[in-house]
This record gives sequence, structure tokens and C-alpha cells, in this order.
Amino acid sequence: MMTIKLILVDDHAVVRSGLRRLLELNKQVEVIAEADSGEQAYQCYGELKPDIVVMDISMPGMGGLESARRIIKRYPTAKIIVFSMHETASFASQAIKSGVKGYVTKTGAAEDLTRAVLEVANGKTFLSAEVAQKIALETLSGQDDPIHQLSGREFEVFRLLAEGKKVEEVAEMLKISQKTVANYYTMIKQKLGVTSPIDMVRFAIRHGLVEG
Amino acid sequence: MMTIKLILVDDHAVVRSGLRRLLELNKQVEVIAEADSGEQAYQCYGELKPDIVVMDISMPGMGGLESARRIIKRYPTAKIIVFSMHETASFASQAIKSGVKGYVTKTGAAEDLTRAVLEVANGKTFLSAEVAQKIALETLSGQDDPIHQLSGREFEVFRLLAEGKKVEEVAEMLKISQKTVANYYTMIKQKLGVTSPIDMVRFAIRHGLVEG
DNA sequence: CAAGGGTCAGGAATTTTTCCCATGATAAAA
DNA sequence: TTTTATCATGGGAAAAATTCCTGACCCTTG
Repeated sequence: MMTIKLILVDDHAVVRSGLRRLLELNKQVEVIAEADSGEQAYQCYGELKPDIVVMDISMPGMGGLESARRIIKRYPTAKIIVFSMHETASFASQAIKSGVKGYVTKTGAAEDLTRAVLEVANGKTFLSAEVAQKIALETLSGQDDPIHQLSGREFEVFRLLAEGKKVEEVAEMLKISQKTVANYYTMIKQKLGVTSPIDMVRFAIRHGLVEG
Repeated sequence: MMTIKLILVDDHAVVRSGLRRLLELNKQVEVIAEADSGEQAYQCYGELKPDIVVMDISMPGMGGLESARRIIKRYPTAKIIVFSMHETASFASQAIKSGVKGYVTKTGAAEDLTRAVLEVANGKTFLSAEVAQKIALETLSGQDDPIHQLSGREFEVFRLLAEGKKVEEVAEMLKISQKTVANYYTMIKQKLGVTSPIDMVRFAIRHGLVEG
């Protein structure tokens, strides 16, 4: 059986070490590189072509989701597992929508991550039990949360704006024009049915996208 | 000994009944009228000149703080006790700054309200233990919370905006021009050191002025 | 391949926000 | 009692943000 080669992306060195140790408990898994930013992860991917990328979703700079999206765009067969502190359905479903193959919460069981790696390496998709349950519940209860109407890009912009980033900053982070961000902004407010930036933040907080 | 005549202001009829019963357990206290809005309270005050006004701070329309401020402006000797769900130092200190004589939290002990009425009728000031403690702590720990730099009016506008009200609505509720509200808005952001409406809401939420 | 959706962005009209200023009112201080 | 300061209130004009419309360029899907 081949070993699974993966790269680890997280901005905290200590966390990376911990994860590496955790993952390498399994002899099939080999961490062939670490990256501390989305940008570096992208570059790394091109050079090493690992089987799996495990990456933290919340990182300074462009952030995990955006970074994942870029890698996938360039290398459509990339298998990315997102490792996140967010246990909300919104986040997970957005991640999956971006083409990510696994979503593991930090609060979940330690073995989840390893299991995710194994499953995803096998061509499957893995979701932490916590979020799977939430998504299932939302679906069953017919909660047609307007947040699901947002496209991937819209969601990204939404998240950053709700975090307190200014239009200008978002534009810079995403390397698109302020004009585009402003246009997304309008779209988002429309889709979400909010009229003021203030309502938008409240919306984001209620949905657990940002902390109060 | 004279009886203490007071009027009760709360938008919920049931709550008013409960409070009335509670207050009238004390034979010195007589509830001579009830009002269900700030506007009505103002009118009522002029007609009856009660010794004390007990009023809920969160009411639709102009709200308790604004209403209290108006009564005090017109009748500077008015003794108003604010009855509030907010246990934050910000709220209490703003209320006191408005000239209110007592601040009682809804979560406090039932006797607090009666005690407040007695104390205030006697020319003293009453603060619920909960908020008194918080204010004391903040003061001691030298937390110079920028919220204290806001003037009474600014605070009121801030609260409404953070609640999701639009500039236009705030203007209408406070019966001042949109222009003035806009100017306050700018001032508030400056004093609070926030640059976007988004940061403003987050600020408000962190300080317990509005719920997440 | 055509159609539809997502991403990106420019232009122009509109609205908001900002900044500066001025008026009373009131309260504190000299 | 003047003076000074602070607050509440808004006008005007410039600057910035938002909206609405439009078009381009991918993709993917039927």
C-alpha cells in the first residue's frame, strides 16, 4: 500500500507540529511539507503535488477558503481537507461548495482528522459528525437559509465584510477591484434581505460566521 | 407619613399589573397611573405630577431613555427610576447621566424595585447591586471605555443604529433631522474609534448594548 | 454549441458620509 | 454675573460609498 503524502497548512507553527505528530501516528500518512499561509500552500502544491492538503480555514491573508478555491481551480483533482473552528452548517456547506473534499472541526474527536485523510485519499468525502448533523437538521426542517443562495465568492466577501474588513481591504485581500467588492456587497445585501451593513453583521453573528 | 404616588410605564400590560402588585405590597406606595409608551408617560407626568416614575427602558417608539430625558428636561425635579433588562455598566451610566435617579435591573431581587422607590422618594439615588458592582470594577480597573465619552444624545443614537435602525428611522423616532443623526453618526464612530458601521455593531454587541 | 450561472469590472446616477460651520441652550467656572 | 465650555441641533458642500446597468470572460450542463 502506498503512503499518503500530504501537506499541512496552518499559520501557527505549534499547531502544525501537533497535527503532524497526530497524523503520522498512522504509518500510511506522510507529511511532506508544511506551509504557513494560503499563498505558500498554493506554491507548495504546484511543486510537490501531494495527495492531500490539510488546511486551516482561518488564516491571515487570503484565508483558507479562498486559498483552497485557487488550488482547486488550478488543479481540479486536488484533494483538500479543511480544518476549521467553525461548527456551523453555513461554513461547511460553503467549503464543500468550493470543491473541498473534507471538513473537520477542531472541536471534533482527534481521530476525525486521520479518518478524513484516509477517506478522502480513497476518493470519498468526509464531514465531521457535528456539522453533518447540523446540515441534516437544517435540510430536514426546511430551513431555507438565504445564506445558501450566496455563491462561493459572495460568501467569502460576506464573511470578510462581517468580520469588520472594509471594502478596500477585502478587495486587496482577494486581489480584485474595489468595484467588484462593492458590487458583491450590493448583491449580498439583496440576497440576504438586509438593508443596512448593520443588519448584515447581525445576520452574520446569528449564523455563527463571526463572533459577537 | 405621606404615600408615595407613582406612575408605571411599560409597554406590556401584564408586566405593569405585576409590577403594580409588587409595588403596592408596600402601603406607602400608590400607583396612580399606568402608561404604555414614552409619549403617554410624558403627558401623564404633566397632568398628575407623581412623586416617582418607574419606567421600562426598552419600549417601542422613542424608548425609555429618551422619554426620561424629555420629562426631566421639562420637569427638572422629576424622579425617574429606570427598570431595565440590561445589566451593563454602559446602560446604567448613560441612564444616570440622563438625570435618572434609579436604575434597577429586571434580573435583580424583587425587593430592589421597592427599595429603589423608597430611596429615590427620599431624595437619594439607587443602583442595582449588579450594575453598581460592574461600574465599580470598571472604574477600578481603569477601563476607560470609550463609550463613556458619548454624550447622552450620542448614546441614544448609537443604540438605535446598532439595533439595526436606519439613519432615517432614527431621525423619525427622535424627531430630529436626518442631518443631525448623520452628524451624530460620524461623531460616534470617531469617539468609539471604529471606522465602519460594521465595527460599530460589533462594538455594541461586545458591550452588551444589543444582542448578538 | 447554446444557455445559464458565476466572476470580474467600468460608467453614471444617487445616496451617505464627512467636514466645517453656526445657532441656541444650559451648565460650570471665574 | 460674565465668560467659557459642552451639548443638541442642522445647513452646505465636498468626498466617498452604493446602486443599477452593462458587458466580458470563463465554466458547466443539457
